[in-house]
Amino acid sequence: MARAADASQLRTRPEDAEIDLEGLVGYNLKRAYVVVSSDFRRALGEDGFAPRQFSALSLIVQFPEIIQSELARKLGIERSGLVSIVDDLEGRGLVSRMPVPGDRRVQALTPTKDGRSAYLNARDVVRAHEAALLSDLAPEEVETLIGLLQKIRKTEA
Amino acid sequence: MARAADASQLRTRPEDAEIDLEGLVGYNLKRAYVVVSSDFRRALGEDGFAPRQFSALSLIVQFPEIIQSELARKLGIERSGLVSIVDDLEGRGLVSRMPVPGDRRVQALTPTKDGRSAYLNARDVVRAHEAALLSDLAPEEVETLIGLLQKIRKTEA
DNA sequence: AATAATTGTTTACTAGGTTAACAATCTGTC
DNA sequence: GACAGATTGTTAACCTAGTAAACAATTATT
Repeated sequence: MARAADASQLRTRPEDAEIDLEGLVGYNLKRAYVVVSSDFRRALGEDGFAPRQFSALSLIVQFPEIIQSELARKLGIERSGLVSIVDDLEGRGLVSRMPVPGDRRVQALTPTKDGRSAYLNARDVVRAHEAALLSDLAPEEVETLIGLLQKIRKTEA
Repeated sequence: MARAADASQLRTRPEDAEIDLEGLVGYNLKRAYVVVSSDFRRALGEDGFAPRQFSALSLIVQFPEIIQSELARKLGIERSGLVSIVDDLEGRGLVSRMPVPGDRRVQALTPTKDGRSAYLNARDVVRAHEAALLSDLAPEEVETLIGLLQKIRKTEA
C-alpha cells in the first residue's frame, strides 16, 4: 500500500515539474499577452486608445458603414459589450452612428475625419510599439508566430 | 491642398486594410487566448479550476512551502490579488497555509494530499484539452509557438 | 395579420485583476 | 537595545472587459 503513495511521490519529483506550467500553450499565451498589452497601453499613453477601442476603430476605418452587430461579430464579443466601446469613440468625435435607409433598427458606423486621422496616427504608434517590443524576434519569427496564432483562432466554434 | 486629402485616401484604401489588425501580434495573442481559455474552462467543467487556480496550484505542488509573495511574483500578479486564489484553494481543502518558524509574517503554502491528486488529475485534463484543441498544429509547431511566447515574456521589465 | 427573428440598448453580474492603506513582524543602523 | 525602514499578508475600494437576460423597436416569415 506504500506503492501508490510512492508513485504519487515520483510524479511530483522536481524533474517532472519543469514540464508543467511552462509547457502549456494557454499559460504562455496569457503571460505573453499581459506583456504586450501593458506595453501597448504604455506606448499609447494615458488618454490614448485601449486595445479594444483601437481594434474597433481599425475595423470601422477598414469597413466604413459597418453595422454594430457585424462589428461585434468580427471582434468576437457580444453586441451589448460593443455599446460602451462605440459610445466612447463617438464621445471623442471619432465615429458616427448613422441611420441606414431601409432598416431603421441598425446603426451604421463611420469614422469621422478626426477618427480616420486619429486611427492612422495610433496605428503608427502601435506598429512602433510592436517593432520595439519584438525586436528580439526575427521578422520571420514574427510571421511564424502570427501564423500559428491565427491557426489557433480558426479552431474557434 | 487636395494632395494631402488624396494621400489620406490612399492610405485607407482596401489594399492597405488587410495588413492592419490581422498583422498585429497583440490582437492575435488576445484572440487566440480567448479561444484557448474558453476551451480550458469547458474542459475543466462547471466547478473545475479556473486557469488562475490551476496555475497557482501547479506552482504550489511544484514548489511546496513556497511563500505567498514569492508565488505572486512567479505568477506575475500582486500579492493582494493572490489572496482570493489561495482562499479558494484552501477552502476546497487543496492547500494549507502553514506558519514558518523564524518569520512569523509569512505563510508557507503546501498542497494537501487531496490537493496533490486534484492537481495531477486536472493536469491530465488540461493536457488532453490542449492536445485536442491544438491538433491542427504539428508537435514541432507547438514547440516553436511556446518558444516564441517565452521569448516575448522575457522582454518583461 | 400574427408570429418569429434581429438590432441596439440597459441593467445586473462576473472574472480577474490593481492601488492604497494597515497591523504585524523583521532587518539594519546607531 | 532602541528605533527607522522594509516586508508580509490582508482588506477595501476601484477598474477593465467583458457576459447574460430582458426590452422596445423594427423587420422578416408564414
